[in-house]
Amino acid sequence: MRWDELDTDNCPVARTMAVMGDRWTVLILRDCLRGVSRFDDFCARLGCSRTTVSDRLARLVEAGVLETEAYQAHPPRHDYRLTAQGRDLGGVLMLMARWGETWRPKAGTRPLQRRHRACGRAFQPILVCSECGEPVAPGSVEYGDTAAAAG
Amino acid sequence: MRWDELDTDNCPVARTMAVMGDRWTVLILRDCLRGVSRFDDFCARLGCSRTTVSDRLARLVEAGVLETEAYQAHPPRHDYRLTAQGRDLGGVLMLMARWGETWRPKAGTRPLQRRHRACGRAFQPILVCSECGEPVAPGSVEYGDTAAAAG
DNA sequence: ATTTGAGAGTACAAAAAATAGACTCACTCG
DNA sequence: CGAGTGAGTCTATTTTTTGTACTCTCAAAT
Repeated sequence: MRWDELDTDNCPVARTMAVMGDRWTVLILRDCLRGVSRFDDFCARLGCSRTTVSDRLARLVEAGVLETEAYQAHPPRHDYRLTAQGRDLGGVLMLMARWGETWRPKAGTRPLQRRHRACGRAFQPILVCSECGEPVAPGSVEYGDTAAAAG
Repeated sequence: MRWDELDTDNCPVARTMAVMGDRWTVLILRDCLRGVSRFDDFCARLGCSRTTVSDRLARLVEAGVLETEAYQAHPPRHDYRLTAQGRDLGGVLMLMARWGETWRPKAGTRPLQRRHRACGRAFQPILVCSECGEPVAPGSVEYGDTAAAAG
């Protein structure tokens, strides 16, 4: 199975992976969420080749996660901006950041500061149940499409 | 930059990607969360080569996300089980599933059923702010380590 | 006792993708 | 005019990924 075959898969996780299932893609998205929008800035922060940045940005634009916005016409120049789809990936990224901070802590790194615009405070993302509002603990979820699950 | 260099990176997202930043790895994790635990079962569900399954399982065990548990001694056979680290990735996977259902819907697929053991109901995962308890809308987060952010 | 089959891999070579680093192109600024 | 900048593209090399076939250990069936 190749990359592009994944997106027709029955599983929504697989279809999401078809879009963001690559480390560079995820790191580009991370930078977008932090306000980076230009080619050379991505290159400078990522530490990977320009070819790779070019390829990933093009894929993300094609997938509708990013869009380009011209800021200068003559040598055509544009910013890469998140679409609604892209902003909605922010939650996934936040949880990934939290996992990394918890299980792969790094000495000398101050925890990442996130501020919730609605209340103005630095916060951590918490996953709660839409029905009872309580946090969803790891291991407290059962899936209906298979035998009793461990997740 | 190569795979294994990522895990020493300063960014917690990058360190997480060093562990789960590969489509097959994520799909294996997804299956683990749904209760799959044996080599051939992963092979059957994934549609990728046995080599790939073998490699990814070994990486996950080495990373401490999965562990093996013998269920038979003589031809040594074991289950692959999630560790606490692995179960904690469940949140990331749930949000990825939700993104896929929202933005890459597929006709004829019933939405994935998840049940919250604590309250017994089918639910959707919601990301809330640890400080005010309100949902964190896409685009309502500011990051402190860069200029004003779009995320 | 021999054959068949399951489970869990390995080995190996072919094919595909990713990478670094240099190069290009179209301007703009001094 | 020459240097600089932003955004790529080209190419050859390296790495990964993949498929297929093979191995190994045992249990069950014949």
